[in-house]
Amino acid sequence: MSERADIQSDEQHYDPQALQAKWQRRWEELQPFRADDDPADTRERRYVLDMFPYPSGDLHMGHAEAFAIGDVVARYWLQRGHNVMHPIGWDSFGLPAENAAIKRNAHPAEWTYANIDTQANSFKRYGISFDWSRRLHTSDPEYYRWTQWLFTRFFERGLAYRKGGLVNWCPADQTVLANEQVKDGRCERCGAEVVRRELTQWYFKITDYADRLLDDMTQLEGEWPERVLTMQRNWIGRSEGADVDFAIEGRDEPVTVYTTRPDTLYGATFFVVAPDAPLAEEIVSEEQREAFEAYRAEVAKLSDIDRLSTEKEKTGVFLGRHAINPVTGERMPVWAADYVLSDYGHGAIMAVPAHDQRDLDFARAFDLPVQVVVHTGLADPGETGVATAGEGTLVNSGPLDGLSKAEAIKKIIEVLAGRGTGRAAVNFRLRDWLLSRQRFWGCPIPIIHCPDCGEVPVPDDQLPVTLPDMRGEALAPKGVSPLASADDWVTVACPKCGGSARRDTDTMDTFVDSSWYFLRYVDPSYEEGPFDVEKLRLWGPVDQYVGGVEHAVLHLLYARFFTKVLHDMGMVDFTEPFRRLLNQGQVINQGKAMSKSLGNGVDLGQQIDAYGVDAVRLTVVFAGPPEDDIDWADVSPAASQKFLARAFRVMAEAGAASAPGADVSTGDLELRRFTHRTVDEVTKLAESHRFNVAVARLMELTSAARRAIDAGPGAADPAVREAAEALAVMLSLVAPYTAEEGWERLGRSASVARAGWPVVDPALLVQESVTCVVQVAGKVRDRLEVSPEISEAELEALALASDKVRAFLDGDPRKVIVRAPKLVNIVP
RNA sequence: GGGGCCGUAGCCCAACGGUAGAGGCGGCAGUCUUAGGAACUGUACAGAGCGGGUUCGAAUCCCGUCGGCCCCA
Repeated sequence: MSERADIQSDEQHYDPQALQAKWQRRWEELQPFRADDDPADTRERRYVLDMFPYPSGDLHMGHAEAFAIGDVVARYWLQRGHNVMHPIGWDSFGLPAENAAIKRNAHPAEWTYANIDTQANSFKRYGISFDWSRRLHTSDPEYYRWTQWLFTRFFERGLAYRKGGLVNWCPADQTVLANEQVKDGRCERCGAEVVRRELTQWYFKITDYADRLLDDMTQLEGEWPERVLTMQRNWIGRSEGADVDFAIEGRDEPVTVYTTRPDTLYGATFFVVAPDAPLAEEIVSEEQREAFEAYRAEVAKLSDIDRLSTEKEKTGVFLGRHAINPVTGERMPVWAADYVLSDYGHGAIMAVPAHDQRDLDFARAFDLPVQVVVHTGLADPGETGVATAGEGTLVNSGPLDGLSKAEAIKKIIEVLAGRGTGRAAVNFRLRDWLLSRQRFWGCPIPIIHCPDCGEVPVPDDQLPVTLPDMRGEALAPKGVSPLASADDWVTVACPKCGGSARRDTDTMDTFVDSSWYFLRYVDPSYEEGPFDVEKLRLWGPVDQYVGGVEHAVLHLLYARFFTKVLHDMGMVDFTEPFRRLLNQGQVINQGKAMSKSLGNGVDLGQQIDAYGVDAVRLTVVFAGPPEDDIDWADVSPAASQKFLARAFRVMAEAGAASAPGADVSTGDLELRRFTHRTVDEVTKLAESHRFNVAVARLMELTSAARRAIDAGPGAADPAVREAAEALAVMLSLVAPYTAEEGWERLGRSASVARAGWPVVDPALLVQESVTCVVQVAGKVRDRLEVSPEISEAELEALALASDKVRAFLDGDPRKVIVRAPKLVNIVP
């Protein structure tokens, strides 16, 4: 025992580390967080889910925040009497394991599963209320068997297909990337600048679901952060316009372009093709071929960032051909220019320099004509160099003259449709999801390439296609999948014809694994399918999802897509996987993201060693609103620990002075009022996720109980017990160890996690009197203690009778605003 | 370039259009202590980034502006 013994009794000494050891053991015995699958359990079911972690070493401060917040929700619902499922698993395929394996000459699984063990132990220490019986790992064959099964179902439905084309290639990771994994032209994972490569790859046809992904967001309105919905809308990028067919001189088939501004067709003065589009290659004239090839080679070196930069000077080359404007009949020169991307629309655009800035910049650079067709009242773009993209009246446009933009769009589509050279069209920014990866540590694509039968899915009874045993140098990136060199594994009999065939050697994007994991938690050992459809009916969809905003257009979009496909397959009842979403902020330090190079990292394990789990959890919850970033330099885990010690002493002293079951109605009324008011407020705050404010209320309750013990009715008063018990239950959401020990000291049986939320007595919320503010011209001049039931007339009379108020009035007031019972404002 | 969010004490953060401060950190003072901690008690510090407007009344609503962050281009 420390020297403190003489000041603080042993009984009341707060020793977080000892509590942690004790209660971890007890929770193992009690299993308070098992979710009940029994349909006869009539409690309301709630499914709380944290985005599962990638096992990259031990848990860090970011996990500490995310999981502490998710745990508040899960524990709150449990206290409210719900049947809560709060599972945990690991997103355990992925590149870092492979890189570690190469470095250590080991198998990626060794590193992966060692890290999972470390994280699992840390989670247990961290006291998160997981139902450990539902644990899963996406790299287990029992799991990825079903990822493969889903892939083959997608394949059968035409939702997984292979195509050639230009793809994003990360030169550092030596693999292709999906569009979603390219941020500002860089690899979202490693930051390397992405280049374009021509490759044949597997895709999921997420574009088939573009409309539904957009429309179903109405279900999420108000339940998901608005900015995530906005990001998804932007990403999907639905626009309405028209497809217009342009004849190209010397080409049989017309070329279709998509435009959002068909009304400006009369102002289209030239035609631009993406230099890397097959069309450019096809139509370039012999005289211009050499110049074109040189230009295309130049452009190939550029990243999309460079290509789209508005700073960059416009470049391009004339293709020696002309397109015919379908309405004016004029010949429009066809150019290749890098500001047009091959994957936008059809890889070609009609250029309307007067009303599109990029077209205008290009026209001015190459001295192409500018034809104004919308009169906006602004100066001529040909003179100013500023395109006029806004509303206006159509001019120089034949039948469109005099119409507004909206009218003209409608009219021109009718005209084009009548002639069969155009039609209304919807365009999406969203591209199909490229899922092949040229890496080892992922889910093998269950396809066999047969020279006779083509792409043959591996039959269900042969799943899973397990990874061959490869390690160390064999995994080093070579630009093709390491699996390609595992000859024995690759060579296989075709399931259809029995002839010699080869396995697909790519693995799936790990975002495929995580697109359905939340469904498997209902029964991770289920062997009849990817998930138990009946159990999912009980639990799905996820009621509260918690995770970082960085997945706004990645995981969240993919998981929504998978859910819709599974809905169409009749396997899930719902169309949206996550009812509510909470994005927690980042934990930073000294204004910057923690990083090794800055040397500003904060180690979670060290924080826990120094202050205890509860203090760390309390700190992250109390630091601010859940979605705000926490700067560790601004917060004080030491102060959290002090508060917990105070709260603990209140519970211990109340427990020592009284036994459970006393008649609370005889307790100190003032404290009882305070307790019930606090419970009422904390309830509302928990419901609305204002956990930081809820913690502040618990601090107040602790102080109130302390005052009652020291300078009020004393520790034995039933009101003190009532306050201490309410404190233990509410505190258990954030500081489970302290709450559990306090609850035990109060003579109650474990676990406090299932004690039940305190019941508010409405009679105790009614106040005897309230302070009424009396303002004169909006300035506070007096305060009156009045009954909450006071009438407006009474209150007005009282206010006007006040001497302090009269001093600011001469004569009768012009107006008196009464908001009984809290405020009177007198306008002199 | 377009759109969104946010600017409240030294700091982190609260506050149905109604008393600017709930809570915490850090100050300061005191009780206790040989002292330092710890514990406890008390206390100071902002008129809301800036400028307009609406209103009896604006941190809160509207417009503009500055600064920070994010998304799309």
